[in-house]
Amino acid sequence: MLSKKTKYGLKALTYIARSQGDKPVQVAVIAKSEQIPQKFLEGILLTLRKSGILGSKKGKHGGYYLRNEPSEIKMTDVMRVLEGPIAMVPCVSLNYYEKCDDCPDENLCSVHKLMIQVRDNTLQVFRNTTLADLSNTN
Amino acid sequence: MLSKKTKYGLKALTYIARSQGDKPVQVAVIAKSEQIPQKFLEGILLTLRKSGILGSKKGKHGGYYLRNEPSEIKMTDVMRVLEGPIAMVPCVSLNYYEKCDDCPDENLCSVHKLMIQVRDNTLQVFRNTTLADLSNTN
DNA sequence: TGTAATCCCTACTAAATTGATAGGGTTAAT
DNA sequence: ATTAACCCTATCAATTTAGTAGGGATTACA
Repeated sequence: MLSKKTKYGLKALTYIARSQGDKPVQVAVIAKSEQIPQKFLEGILLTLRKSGILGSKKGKHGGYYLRNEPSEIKMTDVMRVLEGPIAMVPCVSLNYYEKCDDCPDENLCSVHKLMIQVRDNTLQVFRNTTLADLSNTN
Repeated sequence: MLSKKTKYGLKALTYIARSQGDKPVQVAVIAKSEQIPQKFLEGILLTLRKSGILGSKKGKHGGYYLRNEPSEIKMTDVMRVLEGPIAMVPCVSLNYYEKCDDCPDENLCSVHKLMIQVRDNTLQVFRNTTLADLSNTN
């Protein structure tokens, strides 16, 4: 299941990408337009800023803006920040690898083999999709 | 994240597929061999039996057996029984479709479009993989 | 016929995660 | 100075997960 955090985060990024002028976009505006609890969204955008995907401007007339062109913002990065590891088991995670407690030899593990395939296919989607793809109104 | 339930279930199915004689396999044997808490595994195999993937024989010398050839048991079915919907959001689920509360028009939703792609890619893996693929010791 | 082995079923529980809310601190424009 | 905005921490209720407990029903076989 995709968490609300990720879903809201993706919607917010899309919103910001679509309203790209040189002015930052305020949390309140996004929250209202996308029907997201404002305080919850604040935390999400904060995470995205700390990860380097968003920049922010404080104080009056402040808000959030993209640090790169939408076409440069890959879903792999966004998903890892919002949802965590892309792999369904730690033992096939590229960025967060961890050995399983059970499983003496993961090369012989049937689950391992299957999950590598799932990971690769999902990764392929995320690598080939950018925020520009999400925000194009097709 | 893949749940322990699913992981254990897949391992157990693999184990049963590998020991396919005409004799049913006991929960205790699988639990010991695969390092799975026995009582927990009992519940999992029960679920698989109720879904029609496994059959069972009660009483002494009882146990579980596959209802079909491993090559006939598709991962789509197994995963749906163990893990639930394959889609990451209900609004792109083929078998458990549900509209989102937010999201006035899902055809315009950027998340929707992305998640359809993920679903299709994952589905492709599960459709092309059977228990036979998991249990082949390659 | 009795006993042991085995699946079957329900209920319970502790820990973790998720989705939020609360309350205020800090910064910047006017 | 005041106001509008981001920033940060703590807290909380609901849900899910992983597992345990306890026993019921069924079957093989001595």
